[in-house]
Amino acid sequence: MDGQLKRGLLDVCALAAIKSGESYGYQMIKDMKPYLEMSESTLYTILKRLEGAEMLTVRSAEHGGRLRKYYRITQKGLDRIEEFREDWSMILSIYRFITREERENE
Amino acid sequence: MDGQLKRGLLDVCALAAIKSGESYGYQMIKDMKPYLEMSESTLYTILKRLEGAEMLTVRSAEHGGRLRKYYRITQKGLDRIEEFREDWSMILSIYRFITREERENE
DNA sequence: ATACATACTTCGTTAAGCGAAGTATAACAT
DNA sequence: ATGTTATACTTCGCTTAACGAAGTATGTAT
Repeated sequence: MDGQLKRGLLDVCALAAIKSGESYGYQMIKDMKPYLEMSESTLYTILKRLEGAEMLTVRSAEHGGRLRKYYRITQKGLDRIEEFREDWSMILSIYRFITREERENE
Repeated sequence: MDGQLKRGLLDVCALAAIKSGESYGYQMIKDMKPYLEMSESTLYTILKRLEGAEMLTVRSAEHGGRLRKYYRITQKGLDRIEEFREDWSMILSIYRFITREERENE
């Protein structure tokens, strides 16, 4: 798939991966994989950004000797998903513009 | 609308603006405006890139004392639009992932 | 005379994805 | 015992890209 096209979906996708309950980076990547693949460096960058935007909160916890950072979505994060949903009709109209058929003879 | 989300559509949108016949930058911006707004500097950057990728060709012509550069889509450009159309189902699946509803009680 | 529309260009900043390599532990296979 | 794979997060640096701002230049309307 076109890399560019994914760009605008990464943030919201990461939020979507924790909207049903807290999770951690490694798990999120696996959960999103069937839909959208993203490298670790990308995800952790995004998580940092989303934390700064207060769309999620983080807590660190030890799990089997290894560190894990659990991410939980906030109201602002949920709002962001809702905003995405609202933008969707505009995306659809762009889609129709791009794929519209011109009748050659009429 | 979220700026990020537009990003991946800009290229293909520019191609779509000339798929039914050649056009020029200023006109393209007006044609796309109802669907997607893009600044001049952005469009001309994109047109340059698409030219480099051989997705369109350019010819310069004078029009009322002013320069105009007319852009015409190539087969590669049409292929790019087709590719976008094919990517769409993947976009839809990401959309469903993001907006999926979890049943709280079942 | 002034302002606005047309039409394209160039510069510099900023954001962002991502590969690569690193750190560190646990589990599993040979 | 040893090597490989999976887990889990971090940091660096490259590259692509959008876009505001300002510039150049002409035609038209007020």
